[in-house]
Parts: sequence; structure tokens; C-alpha cells
Amino acid sequence: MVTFPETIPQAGIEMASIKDVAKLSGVSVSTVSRVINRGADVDNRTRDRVLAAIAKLEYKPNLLAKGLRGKKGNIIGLIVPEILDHAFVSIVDSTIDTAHENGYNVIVGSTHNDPDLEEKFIDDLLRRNVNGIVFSRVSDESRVLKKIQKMNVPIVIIDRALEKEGIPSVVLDNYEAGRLSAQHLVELGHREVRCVTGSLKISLCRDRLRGFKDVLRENGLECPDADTVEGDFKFKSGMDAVDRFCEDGKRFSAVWAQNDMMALGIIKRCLTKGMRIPEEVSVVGMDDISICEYIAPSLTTIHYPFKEMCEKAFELIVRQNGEGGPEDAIALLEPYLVKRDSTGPFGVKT
Amino acid sequence: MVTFPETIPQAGIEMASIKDVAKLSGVSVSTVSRVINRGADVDNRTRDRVLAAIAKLEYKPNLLAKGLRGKKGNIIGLIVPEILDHAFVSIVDSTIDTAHENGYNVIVGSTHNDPDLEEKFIDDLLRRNVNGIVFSRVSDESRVLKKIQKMNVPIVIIDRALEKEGIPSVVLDNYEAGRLSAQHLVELGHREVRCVTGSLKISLCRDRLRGFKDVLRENGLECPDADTVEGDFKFKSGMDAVDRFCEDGKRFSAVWAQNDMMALGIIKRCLTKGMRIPEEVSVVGMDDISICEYIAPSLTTIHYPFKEMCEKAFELIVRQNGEGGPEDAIALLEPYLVKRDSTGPFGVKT
DNA sequence: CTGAAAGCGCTAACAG
DNA sequence: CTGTTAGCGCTTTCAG
Repeated sequence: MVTFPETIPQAGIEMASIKDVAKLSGVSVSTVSRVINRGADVDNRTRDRVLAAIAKLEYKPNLLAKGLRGKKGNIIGLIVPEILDHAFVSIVDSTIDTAHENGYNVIVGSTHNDPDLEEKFIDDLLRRNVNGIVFSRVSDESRVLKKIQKMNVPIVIIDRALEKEGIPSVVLDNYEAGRLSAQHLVELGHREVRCVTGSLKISLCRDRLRGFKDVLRENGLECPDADTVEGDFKFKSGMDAVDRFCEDGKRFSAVWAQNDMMALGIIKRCLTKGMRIPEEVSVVGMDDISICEYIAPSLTTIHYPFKEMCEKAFELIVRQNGEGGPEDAIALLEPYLVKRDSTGPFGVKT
Repeated sequence: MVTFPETIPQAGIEMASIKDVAKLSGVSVSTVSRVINRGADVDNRTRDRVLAAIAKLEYKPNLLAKGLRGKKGNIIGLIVPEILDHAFVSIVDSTIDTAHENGYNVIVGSTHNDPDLEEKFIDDLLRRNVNGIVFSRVSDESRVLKKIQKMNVPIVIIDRALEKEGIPSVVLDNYEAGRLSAQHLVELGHREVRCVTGSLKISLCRDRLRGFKDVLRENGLECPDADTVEGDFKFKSGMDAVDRFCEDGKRFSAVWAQNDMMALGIIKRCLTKGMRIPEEVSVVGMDDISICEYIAPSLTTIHYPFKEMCEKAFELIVRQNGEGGPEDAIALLEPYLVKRDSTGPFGVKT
């Protein structure tokens, strides 16, 4: 339902341009440009006049003109597969905040894992002379990345390192994440431990699993492949995993899911089946998305430092914008455990 | 930890410009521009040559130049108070998708409810010749809105109508939302019904409450002010509300929270206190954020049509971009109930 | 210290 | 149908 009560004629005032400022202060545009940009090399008296005119006209340099001329749009492009994904929204948020603090705007695009959308979006960014592109979760297919690099546009991959490509990346120490979760569970006395992974085609999932198993082994526990279910990072695959674990008849007292969404699925399914958490089953997640605190029981998880990640990514972009062309760099960030209510000592049934 | 394995010298290939295309196809830039934009008025043979050159060079018009020249940056600005807020992320997502489908990019900014950030961000958008601004949750203070309108930049307010200002808006039928939730509860046989509102300074919260109470009255039920707790849309205020309700000694069997976050707080607190949901207490939320499905029990709620809202907002922007200047319009969208597991019939204790 | 001039890449009259 | 010209708003030599 759309209604149009009335039409209001608009003033349509134009924004002041550098010309207007020049005219009002009685100098040339280049002088105005000087006081805006370097401030130096300008007589104090004329500068004051210009500044006064700028204030009076509320002049703000047009960013398109500036970007066109300077070849840099003062924009950061951010590409994520899915904004609604609880992990990515943290990236969006942090990137925007970091960029704003540094005087950049950010254009956000979500590819929905569609390579065509992805490429279209990248083209748009390139056509806007972006200062850099922050790329979250690329398909391993790296054609588009090559394109970006060829255009000499700084790029940073977040969350997934493409070392062989020599592309600057910010990644989590995924092996350590796996270790942390196993350690927590082992310390609580659990011996029948399960793991729900993301797709094992993704190297970070394999890394996490490796860390997890290593700790179990170091503690004399086994973790046969049968104790592992491969999920897809989605809620439902967590639910399904519980069914799988129950099927095989063997008991289990603890599960680690390689992301929080699956952990939520696990919790929901367990509760539905009448299993108590953490009294009968301890559950650990991974990512530390905001929901963790909102459910009952709240979810013990491995914190993924999204904010630091985005700050680092931004730093790498800026660094590439400086002289010397792009640097090849990989920043490795460390996860840590956040203990909440979904985990408890083995065998304590209150 | 940052390491720099090696430095790779870059090619730094420039993007092809319209000049390059003109040169390669042996025509003038204006002809190239013609084939790109209107296609008409160009001889078929020359058009083909131009097209070939465009393909060969992978030419894509620079968006900054285009925007500078045409006074329109082909960009939509989106302003939300907090991206991490589960309701707003839906707005971000839908706006971006809608904009992309129509060939626009979107610059997202979150104000964190800081008026200075808000103004700074708006200035940035204006300086980029945005085609329009989608504004979610403005402070009632409308100075900035005036500014935008003065610049003749289309604007649409999402989620909160400022009718007196004559600014195009897309709003929910909040009164109806209140009615729906009460109706659902009444139909389930509940008579001791409570409500946790958002800040009653916000008109939409008052509207929702009015609808809620009207239905109760129509059904011969009372809803004294004491049965209502004013929250702040945050998780914790939902938890606190339960404590308040328990304090006064009167029984209650159902609660409506004016947003899902507070409903989650209610559920968590109830479960912690050992109250069963929905057997002892039915809980209805509002917004239908994604978490609703992920908790146990899943949350019955009033669906807020974010996607339709954003589509409508976009439509209003585009319409204003057309001739005739801005139109004053208010679009009203309808909510609906989504029944899940947090509500059940009164008195049925399984 | 300051102004004039050129040009970033594109579009839009205006001639031809 | 096509090329020339001018200019969007800004920065940056280059003179002076």
C-alpha cells in the first residue's frame, strides 16, 4: 500500500564546489586545493580567508572528483559470501568500523557463493577505483583474484590463506583452535569425544581437526574417523550429527563442532532427545557469534577474533597502498576459549 | 604476527578507458559513449567495431567519472544504528541484494547511535553523489534529514515514519503486530498475559502495545499497566522482565516481547528458573530474526517483512530519482504470525 | 606564495 | 550518423 499525500516542491540546493570557495575568498581554485590538502605553502592570511569561505559555504570536497583525479576512490570493497551468516556479519561490522575510523567508506557485497555475482561485484569495485578489497572466503578458484592483482589493486584475503598465490591474507591459527577445544574437553575428564567438522575440502577444517585429534592422542585417547562427522557449517548438519552419533550405539559425553551454528544444532537436537547439557553431553562451538550468550545453556566456544582480523586486513590494504607496491604477507591470529555453560566435568549428573 | 615472505613486483596494468576503445575502433569517444549508453543513432557497422574493441579491451566505464559527470554515483547509501543488531542485519542484507539486482552498489554505515558519526557518514554519502539514502531508525532529531532533503537527495526512512516531516517512509503496521500477538495468545486460552515493550518514547512501541491491549480488552481481559514492563529491546531487559513479573506474586502464563532479543531473554530466564516453555509459560517474540529457529524451544514470533520493506524503500528511492522531484509517500507493510514451539495452549502441562 | 592550464574518464549539446 | 567541444570537481605541474 503506497499513498502519496502531497508533493512537496524541493529547493534543490547544489553543494558548494571548490570554485564557489575560490570565488568567495577571492583566490584561485588551486590555492583552495592547497589549503585543503597540504595546508603548507600558503600565506596565513589567505589561508584564513579560504578557511572562512569553506566554513561559510559548508564546503566538502566532492569524493568522486577527488577519486577520479587521484585514482583512489577512498573506498574499501568488502566481499562476503553471505551477510546473514552470523560469522560474516561480524566481519562486515568490524571492517566498516575500522574503515570509518580511518576515513574510508566501504561498499559491501554478498556473493551468495555465485561466481558470476562475485565477478560482477569485483568489476564494480575496480571501476570505482577502490583503495583495496577485503575478500572473505574466496572460492579456491582464483581467477578473479588474479584479475584484481593485475589491476594493481590491493587485496587481502580474510579467513582463508592462499599461500601459493602469494596473496596477503589474515588467517586464524586453526590448528590451535582444534587443540584448545580438545584440551578443554580433556581437562573436564571427557574420554568419549566427538567432532563435527565443516567440509573437509576446506583446509581450515582439516587443520582444526588435526589439532583436535593431536591433543586427544597426546592424552592417550583415540579418535577414530567414525567419531567424526563431516557437516557443512549449517545448523541442520549439527542436528543430523547427533543422530549419527546416537546411531552407532557407542556412548559419548562431549562434542566439538567446528562452528557455532552446528553446535547450536547439536544442542537443540540433544535437548529435544531429552539429553541434558552439560550434565550428559558437553558441547563446544567455534567462532563465538553473539547467539552463544543468548541460548540456554549458553555455549562454550572458541573465540574467533573477527575484529582484530579486520583491523589487520585493513592495515595490510593501507600498507599496499603506500609506496613499494603490494607486499606479500600473512598475518596469523590466535583463538582462545570462552567458557560458558554448555560444558561441564564428565560424570557429574546433578 | 606478520611475516613478509617475499615481495612480488606487480604488473600494474591500467584499466582500459573510453579513449582506448575509441582509438582501437577508430572512432571518437562520443561514439563509443553512444554505443554504451543508448545504442541508437549509431551505424551498425561502427557499433560492431566498437563493441569488438570493448570486448577485446574488457572495457568497463569508470563509475567515478560517470558519477561525477552525471551527478549520480549509482550508489545507495544505507545507514543503520548497529549492524550487529539482528534486526538490522536483515535490512543490510536485503538492501544490498535489491540494490545489486538493479545495478547499484551500496555503501553501508553504522552510526552506533552517535549523532556525530551519523552526520559524518551522511556528508560522505552526499559527497559521493549517491542516488539515495536509506535510513533506518533515525533519531527523532531530524536536522540531518533536512540537510539531505535540501541537497535534493532522495531519502527513505525505514521502520519509523516521520510523517510530520513529509519524508518518504516504509513502516510496519505496528498496531496490527500487537493485535496478532495478543490474538494468538488469547486463542490459546491464556488469560494472564504480560507484555515487555521497547522504550515507550518510541511511537512504534506504543502502537504495538495499543494493538496488544485492544485485543485483550475486546476479549474481556484486563491488562493493567503493572502487567507491562518497559524494556529497551535488549536481551538483558527480557531477563529482567521475568524477574519483575515473578516479583508481584500474580501468576502469568504468557508473555509477548516487542522484539525477539527480549523474548530470548525471557526464555532463558524462565528456563533458568525452572519454568517450562511452553507448558508453563508461552512466549511470543517479534521480528522473526534467524535465531528464532535455532533455540530450544524455537520461538513463536511476529514476522517483520524486512525484505519487502527494503524493496519498497528502494522503489521509493528510484521513484524520487525520476522526474518530478521527491514524492511524499508512506508505505505500510503487514506483519504476520509465525507459530513455532514457544507457545502452547493454556493449562496443558505435559 | 599564488594563478593558469591541463587532465582524470565520461556525457551531452552542438555542428556538420 | 559522427566528431568536436565543453565541463562535471578536483589535483598537480609549471610559471611567475
